[in-house]
Amino acid sequence: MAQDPIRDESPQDTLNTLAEELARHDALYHQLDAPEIDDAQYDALRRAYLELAKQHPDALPIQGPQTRVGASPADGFQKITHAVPMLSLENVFSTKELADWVEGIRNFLMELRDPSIEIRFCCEPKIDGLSCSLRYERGELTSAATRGNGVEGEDVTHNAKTIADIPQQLKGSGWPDILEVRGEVYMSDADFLRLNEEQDRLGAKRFANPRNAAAGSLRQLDATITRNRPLCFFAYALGEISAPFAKSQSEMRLKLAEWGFTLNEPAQVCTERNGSLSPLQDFYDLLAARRSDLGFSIDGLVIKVDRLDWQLRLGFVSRAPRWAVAWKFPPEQASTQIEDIRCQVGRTGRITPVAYLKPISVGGVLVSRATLHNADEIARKDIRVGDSVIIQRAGDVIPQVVSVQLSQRPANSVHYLFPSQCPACGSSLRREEGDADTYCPGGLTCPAQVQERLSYFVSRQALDIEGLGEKNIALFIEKGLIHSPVDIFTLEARESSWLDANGKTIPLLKYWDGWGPQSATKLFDAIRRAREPSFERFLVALGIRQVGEATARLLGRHFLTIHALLECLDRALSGDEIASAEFLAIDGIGESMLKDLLDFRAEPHHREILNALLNERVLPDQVTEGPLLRVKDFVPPDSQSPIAGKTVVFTGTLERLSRSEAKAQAESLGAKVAGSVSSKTDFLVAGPGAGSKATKAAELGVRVLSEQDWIDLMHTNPE
DNA sequence: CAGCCTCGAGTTCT
DNA sequence: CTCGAGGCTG
Repeated sequence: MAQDPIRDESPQDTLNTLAEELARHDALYHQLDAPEIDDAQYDALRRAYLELAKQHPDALPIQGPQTRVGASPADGFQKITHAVPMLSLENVFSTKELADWVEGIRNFLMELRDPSIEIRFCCEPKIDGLSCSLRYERGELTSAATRGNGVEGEDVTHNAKTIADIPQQLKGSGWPDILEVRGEVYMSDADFLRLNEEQDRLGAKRFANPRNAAAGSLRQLDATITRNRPLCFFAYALGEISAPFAKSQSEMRLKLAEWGFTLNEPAQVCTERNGSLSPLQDFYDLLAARRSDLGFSIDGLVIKVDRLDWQLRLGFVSRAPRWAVAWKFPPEQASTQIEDIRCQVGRTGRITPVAYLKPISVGGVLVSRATLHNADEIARKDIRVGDSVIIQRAGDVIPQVVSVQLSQRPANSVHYLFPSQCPACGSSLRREEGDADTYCPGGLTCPAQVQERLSYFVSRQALDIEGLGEKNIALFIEKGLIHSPVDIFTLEARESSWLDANGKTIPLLKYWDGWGPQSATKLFDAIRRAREPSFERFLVALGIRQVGEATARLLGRHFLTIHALLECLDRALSGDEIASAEFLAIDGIGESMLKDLLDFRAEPHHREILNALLNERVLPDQVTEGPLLRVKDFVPPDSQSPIAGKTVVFTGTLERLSRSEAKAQAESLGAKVAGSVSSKTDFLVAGPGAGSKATKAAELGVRVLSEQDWIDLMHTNPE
């Protein structure tokens, strides 16, 4: 049905007509499940539309498919900030670890310290796909986002709309006005095999495993590609909801099914009491046995506290909920040989030995290298070149050497001798007493360190200069065009007078092999954009030891400008105790970090680099809010609560709340929990057996509450 | 001073 | 993702 655009119609009319047609076929396909045209015809129609849209970008219909296709910026996806952060799960690998986790829950919720009280757990298979958050407003799908870093994900709405398992309009009734449903996008084993056959036929690259195929398919800028990929979706959790509609995980599942979602099966509610984990163990065994005939890949099971009120009270630790855990199957292992062990030099000079392996497939991915961490690790496992070793992928990602198969060791094998000289610069390596790592002292005289530092300077968490990756940094260094960070920014201005080591003229970038006018312009544009980094990125880029994203943010929040930070450092260097104290007063900065900051500032070479950058007008911004990465910061404490901003101390035996729950609850209401009573303390919550703290509170005139008073206070609504 | 939690650094492959 | 180390808490 690929009609030629009708010539005497204006492009705008044609685009409108095509857009309407596409919308109609989308609806037929997804909502009514009754397509009138096949996929090839649909594709042709879409291509005709896109082709014309490209020629007449100003004539695009406002409601046209471009809002779903090709509307994203050329360099990738739009970002979506999650209303409720998407967390990851803590893993356990044994019944022992599972028992510890259950015990932790019983300790946190006071009334569950009686082991005869049963806890119901909702258990589901853990699908190997990628998590996705779907937002429904008044029953209509409005956006879809990947997990990303948990706080900010990629907008894949246009792709989600092509997945049959994802309802565009909720069925039934009774859903809240705002409903965020979270689940897993995945590909079945059969579809994965079929897709790879198709890829072969098209001469395209095969996917290594269903997970990668699903990820690759969802992360397509062109939704017509996603539409032709057989993706599925399981719902398993909620994000933001405007009103509660269930009391338990299992009840929530039933509602979601009613509203048109597919659930992951088999799922089961398992009960634990008196320490007996056998119902959970039985379900684990059942899934392990059925693993190969489920039709999709799973890597374990997810166990959730079924009661939602308990989930709410249990809350989160770090990036994972306390109320759920992933019980993982043992990772797949494989055996291969170590062909060589070579040492890499990192930007800090740290030497990392890496095993080069005879390539082997582990968990669907070809592995050819594995880190050996350090000399002790090699000695402990007595790893030698030529050995047969067992490899597994830790957390299904990073390959690791589990053990050596000694029975297969060649007769002539010798211990691995850790190098005494840097493989890059030849300096004698150093290892401090009690330190696990070996370092090259070469610093800026070591070419490997210079290159790694420059790579770090432009890397994603630092200045994030697109198009200037490891390979191109190496290239510019090799041509002698970049020696220090500031050279990156003068690169373009110097372009017409580039000289090589022999004084011979180097041609303009666009004439280099593999480069053209487009890629050259793109690179220079990216460099220009990097002249105004955020405070945090700029500080990270400097590569001060122990100063990464979080610490940079901490310093930024306190000092606001680079100049204020440098000024305070300079004062501290000249012996000003008040300046040092200012650093140590920042929550999270201690002696050791201060020392590294001072060492950095005292080094003349670092001063030069910093001055050169500032002179070249690479100017970091004042601190702005920016994306917060800590979940703790993400969920704003309830500032309406009567205890918001107050400092509380707990003492004695609490009978209804556990210490940890009392603390977590107080913090979520905006209070600060301190360890000892001082003049800053607003409340002392004293249970039976309170001792010196109660005395001190009386002396200072601090208000003393019983546990019951405290609970009442927390449930008071301010008027 | 021990036992948390958090952070940084280095890691693999697509 | 994992490791080790720093910093805070009790």
